Amino acid sequence: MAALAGVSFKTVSRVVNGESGVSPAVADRVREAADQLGYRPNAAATALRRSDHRTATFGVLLEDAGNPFFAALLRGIEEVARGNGVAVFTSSTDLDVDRERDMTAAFAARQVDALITAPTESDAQHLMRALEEGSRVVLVDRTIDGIDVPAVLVDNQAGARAGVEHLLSQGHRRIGYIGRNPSIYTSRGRYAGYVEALTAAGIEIDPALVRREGATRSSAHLQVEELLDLAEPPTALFTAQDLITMTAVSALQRRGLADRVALVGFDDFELADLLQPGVTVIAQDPRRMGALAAELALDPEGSGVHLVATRLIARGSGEIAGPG
Amino acid sequence: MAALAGVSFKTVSRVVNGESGVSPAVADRVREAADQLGYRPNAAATALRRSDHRTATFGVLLEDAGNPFFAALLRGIEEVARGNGVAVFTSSTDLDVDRERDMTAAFAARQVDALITAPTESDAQHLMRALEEGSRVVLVDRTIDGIDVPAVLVDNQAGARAGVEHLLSQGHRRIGYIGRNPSIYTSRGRYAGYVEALTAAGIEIDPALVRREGATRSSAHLQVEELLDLAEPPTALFTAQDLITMTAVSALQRRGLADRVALVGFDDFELADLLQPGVTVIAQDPRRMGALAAELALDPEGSGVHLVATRLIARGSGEIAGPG
DNA sequence: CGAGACCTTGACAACGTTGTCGTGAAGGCT
DNA sequence: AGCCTTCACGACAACGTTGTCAAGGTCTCG
Repeated sequence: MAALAGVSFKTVSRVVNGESGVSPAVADRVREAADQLGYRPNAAATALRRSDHRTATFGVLLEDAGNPFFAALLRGIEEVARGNGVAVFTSSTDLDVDRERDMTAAFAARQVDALITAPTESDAQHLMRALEEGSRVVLVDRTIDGIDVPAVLVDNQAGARAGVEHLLSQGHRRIGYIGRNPSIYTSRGRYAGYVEALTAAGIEIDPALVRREGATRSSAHLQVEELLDLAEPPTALFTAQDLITMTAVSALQRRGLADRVALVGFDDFELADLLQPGVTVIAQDPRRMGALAAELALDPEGSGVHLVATRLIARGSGEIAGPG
Repeated sequence: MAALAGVSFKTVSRVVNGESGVSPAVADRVREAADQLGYRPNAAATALRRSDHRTATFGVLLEDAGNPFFAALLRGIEEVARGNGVAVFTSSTDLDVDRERDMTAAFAARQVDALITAPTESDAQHLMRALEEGSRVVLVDRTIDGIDVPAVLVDNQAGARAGVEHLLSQGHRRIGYIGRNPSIYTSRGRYAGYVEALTAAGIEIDPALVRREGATRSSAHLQVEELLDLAEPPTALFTAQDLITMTAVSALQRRGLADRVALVGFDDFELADLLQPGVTVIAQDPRRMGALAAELALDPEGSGVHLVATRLIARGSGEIAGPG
């Protein structure tokens, strides 16, 4: 390569990196030779040698790339990354703490410039280590204590509160809550919003109407069934995540209750408008969240907690009137 | 690190890589020191120096990680990769040929062990180069001529034929076809299956009922509308991809035709069973396809075309009787 | 007890780049 | 013309590892 252009390999490096101090004639010759041979700098060597240790690589760690929320978030990250010549490692954790740690380690060993992660647990130690090793860390969707890094979050509490208030305004008083394990950050905020809305309306929380166990689809199904089987079942449901909402729709339909029990879910999802009735949701903007996170990851000055707004999309299921 | 254990860094390398020729006592001391310091080998240096050039890294290039089909495929790849200590780069191409080439180049520059790709176009040149540079290449969902690499495909033609035959067996004769641009590999096979089924039934293809333009959701919407607006509209639709199917459901519902016009779609999708009527589909198994592709990528001997079966899932929309 | 085989360990080169510095030529100034 | 500055380029070290080889120690066996 260097030989073909008749220059030293250092000059090639200069041309490829757009450094000054190369005469236009030589630069052209080098570029020509590079094109002809299809020369590409070896990323490993570059990463190894550069003083800034930049690899133009991000690591992204999400709960599940198969979940539409995270899939959209990933797309948002990808988009910004691609625009900046950054390649993106992805991995899903499925809420498995060990897997999260392993993948954090795997990405850190590969010297990612930034780790964008939706952390599963409250332990920040593995992230601290990634920081020490020179990766930036950006939290997305979830945050944890004890680590000062930029984060892109949603005001889960306000969103959930708005959803529950929407049900209250339709005359519902017995509103069931089905969410995931409180160990999940988003789950805590959403439940707090539920409590806040009911409390503000002077309604006491009925523990029998609250289900916060499990994180799988089948467990969610069981929770919905149990709520509907109560002697005094709820007249409305607030479901705190897309998959739970879908499960609830399924259960309601199977019992022929889809147009009798009101439903508002957190997270928008595909086809929510085509179901009968359409499903009223608190929508997030995961793509924007991802893009924002990637921008924070790119910017060495990026910091702070960035809140992305939610909005209520009324489609029918949330507008079923209560007994009032 | 080496100093703490009182050995040379070469011995550390031996212990970390599990090479033989280190006494147990020394190995223990090294491991202890490594734990204490949180030592992690620098992946760039390893990749640079190893004679086999293994980076334990895959690149995955799909049309759209936000599409549930590809999202599931990616999860399948991830799973197998993680089990083998391989990290996965991902990027979506959105059918953009330039982007595909750019990302192929970006992954090749990062010395991925394998590139798993659903190629957009018929030009194999960029893949040839990746091969020359030492990456394995595995095709998934789509294949192209002029390159001999392992592939994981679906028998699109047989699947589509089965779907159209299903509609024929319900008495339909005017069956509309809405698919994507024939430049897309899967699109060609699925259309061929449609033609094959109709021809075998002695029905001539009516060009007015066939729409194969565009690849976006809004264009699909237009196609459905146009078919339904025909003086002699089809009594059944065969939609060749998940997003088109969803679009068709939406259009049919809007016109109140959902239980009058039969519908069979290629690709299963979330909530297909909860729509009214449930949507009959030709289901693929994208997760398995991804896992299989990853296994082929891992195995230096892996080769050949692997077909993954489709199956028809009847849910109602495909069982609406025709005029016959 | 000595020769040879084997085992453990370290020294050193090498991977392909970037950072630093030196060198020689060209250009500007008096 | 002579000196100083600037510019273009190359030589060389260095990044953190792996591969190769040699050195020294221990063991085996006659």
